[in-house]
Amino acid sequence: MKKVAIIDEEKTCFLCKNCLKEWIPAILAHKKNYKVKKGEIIFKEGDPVKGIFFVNNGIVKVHKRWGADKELILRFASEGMVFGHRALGGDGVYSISATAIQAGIVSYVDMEFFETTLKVNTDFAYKLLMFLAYDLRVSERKTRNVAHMPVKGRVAEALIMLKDQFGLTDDGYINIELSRQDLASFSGATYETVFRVINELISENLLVLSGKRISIANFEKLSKLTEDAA
Amino acid sequence: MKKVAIIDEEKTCFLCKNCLKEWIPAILAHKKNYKVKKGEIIFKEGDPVKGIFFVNNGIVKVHKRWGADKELILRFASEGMVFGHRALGGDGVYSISATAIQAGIVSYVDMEFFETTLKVNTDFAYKLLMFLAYDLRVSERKTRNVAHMPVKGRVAEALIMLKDQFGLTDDGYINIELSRQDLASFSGATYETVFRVINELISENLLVLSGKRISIANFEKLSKLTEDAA
DNA sequence: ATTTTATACTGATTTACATCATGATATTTA
DNA sequence: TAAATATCATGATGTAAATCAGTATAAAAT
Repeated sequence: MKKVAIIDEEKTCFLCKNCLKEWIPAILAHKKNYKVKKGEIIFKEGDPVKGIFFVNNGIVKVHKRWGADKELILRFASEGMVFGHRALGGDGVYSISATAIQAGIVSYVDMEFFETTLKVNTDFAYKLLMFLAYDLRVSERKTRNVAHMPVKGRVAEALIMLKDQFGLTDDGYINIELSRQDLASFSGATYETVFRVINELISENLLVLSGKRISIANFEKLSKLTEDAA
Repeated sequence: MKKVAIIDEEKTCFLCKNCLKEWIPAILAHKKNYKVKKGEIIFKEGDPVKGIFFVNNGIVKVHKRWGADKELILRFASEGMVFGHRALGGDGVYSISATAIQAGIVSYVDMEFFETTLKVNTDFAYKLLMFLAYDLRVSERKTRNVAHMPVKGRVAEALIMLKDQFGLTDDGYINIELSRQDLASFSGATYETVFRVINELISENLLVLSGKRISIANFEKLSKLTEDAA
């Protein structure tokens, strides 16, 4: 990670936008910005906690591994989003890994400063609390899905989530460049199974492909796959 | 749920213990206490949010279902713990269900009062923030486990978590009366599979049974099952 | 006390999904 | 621009865990 300067920092910075304006100089004094390239690891699970990170631009995957070669992507952090905040009040090591999947710029402030920020900016703390409660709802839904929902439904849900977070290109494709392996890891399944499921969804006219890009052709039906029967 | 009065309320109440003492009269004025019996449903996923709940005594399971008959237990709330807090900043319906598995007394305050409490008691909000971050780490670990860890490891981890939360009886058994079905739902597997796995663990001398009660005979080896090879 | 209902137990069978194997395209690096 | 390395594609095979199908036992309700 290479240190860089950002222009117009107050406008793009997650902390600046959500804290008291009197606190901004303190933020700018503590914040460090880094350029990350595609595939670059920002931190790994087990690493000592440096601080809390923010995405200025680019996309970061938050993931957790099992064994040598099994990983699960928990979420994607994109422009304006925070990551690494699960380390709050923890045991001093990251419980998850963070890896850039699109080159960009990330910032971080050390844990101590972040904790002070929370104590000084009670409104920000309140907002973060709401955000964590939301994160928890998403996480618990995912746990339930991986436990009981078939892969087809999980892939459908993954695609809908990606569409919601990254939107569509002009020609209607989900606006993220994601490897099939990452889509599989995000769905909690293997590459091969996800590959087959996508083919099924295409032959059922729920999806359309254009190279790696995916377009949702029938949102209604795709969405129905994420609902249970009961 | 039958409304009841609790004696010595300030001593046992989660809110009273964590808020400004000046705020305690407000809490007592808003808090409602209910007696729940074993098996009683406190709220179901999809129900409109009433408020945030606390366990005075007894045990409450927090769970989420899929289809007609598949459920996953996310956590157990016991004495002094909060539940229903995932509803914070949500869409007004519970994302999870809460059911008493041991009779006891639960309290609740309505959402509006809870939100005011958070704004007035910034220390409490900070503590809750740390708690939510912890919840998130646990939840994401569970997601990873269900996705990649074999059932044997998940059962081992479930038993260790139960031991940590509920402790041991005098004769060394995990101090919770839990149906096999609930243990299975907590492990994210079926009754039959968990049953077989437990038998395996017994024949490997990692567990000892006494009726429904379970004792961990070899913590080291059991713990090893929850670690990955890499 | 006796019917009803829930929980526990266990073998046989099925299946969804992972794993393995192998070739074809891309994409990156030298 | 060639060599090396990812990513993509697809069939064949294996297996962990779910489902199914019963009996047994315990707890609740009448």
